[in-house]
Amino acid sequence: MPAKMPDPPRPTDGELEILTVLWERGPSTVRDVHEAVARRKATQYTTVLKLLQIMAEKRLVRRDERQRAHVYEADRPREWTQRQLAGDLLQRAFGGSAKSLILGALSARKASAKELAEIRGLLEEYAKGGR
Amino acid sequence: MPAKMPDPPRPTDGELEILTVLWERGPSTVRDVHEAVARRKATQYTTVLKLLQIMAEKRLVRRDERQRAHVYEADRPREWTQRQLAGDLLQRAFGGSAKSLILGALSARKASAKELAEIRGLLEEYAKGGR
DNA sequence: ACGTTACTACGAAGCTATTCGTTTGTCAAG
DNA sequence: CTTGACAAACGAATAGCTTCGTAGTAACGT
Repeated sequence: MPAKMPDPPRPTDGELEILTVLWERGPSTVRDVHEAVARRKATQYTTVLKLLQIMAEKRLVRRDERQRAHVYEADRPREWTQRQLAGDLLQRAFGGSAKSLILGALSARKASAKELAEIRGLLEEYAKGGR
Repeated sequence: MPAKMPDPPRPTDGELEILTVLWERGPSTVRDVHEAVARRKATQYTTVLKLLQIMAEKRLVRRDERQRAHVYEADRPREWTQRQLAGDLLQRAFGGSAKSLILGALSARKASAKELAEIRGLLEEYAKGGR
């Protein structure tokens, strides 16, 4: 039975960028991650490497060292981390009011009619299933 | 005509706690802020003072020095900052998908039936007025 | 076998955030 | 005028984040 690990800490901005790559690509080498990151932002290879090493220490990613080029993978699925981040901001900046957070999100970036419809569908689900 | 200031930077965790106090209390002295903060978390007076001074440099707060005990006030209204923070997280962690952010927020902290109803009302408004 | 390439590991520098002790200044009460 | 209370300012220590150069090492082609 594996030891129960505490939740990993909230990722920093740089770490989150890397996690995004890993979520999209799945298990990846440093080179893979670096290529994806460098497309958005001038960055040295070793910078990405170092970040991934730190993230492994923090348990944000897992590392497979069986190949010479180590393979990194996000330790938590995207949805889990997104839930943490949303919940964290909800508490820190919105006093726990989901309504305020949603209002903030919508006013920050106008959603399309299509997206609004999807969101309303989502709430239907919640009102029903959530009891 | 006042010079146009660039937007203030994203507040850190500690800064956000102080902003929360200022939003609730309105213009306050360091002593006021310290008392409010210390209720939640053991903190020295000078720590709060220093943070407020840094926040003034960053333009997160304005300072009125006319009294011996300077009076600090949030530079931006709560809603403005909340919109920034929500938009920032939306981009950084949710790829701009408001739907995902809302899903994250709701799964992080179950909303009450009453709150869900309010949120649905909010979406009504948006679907209608937003056009 | 040997040089070149592709990795990881290490360490350090620069910056920001956080915390708090100490100093300095102001004001008012005695 | 001296003292005590209260305030801002300053400086320093620590920790975390970010970046990258350099060194070491394994594998690969010829």
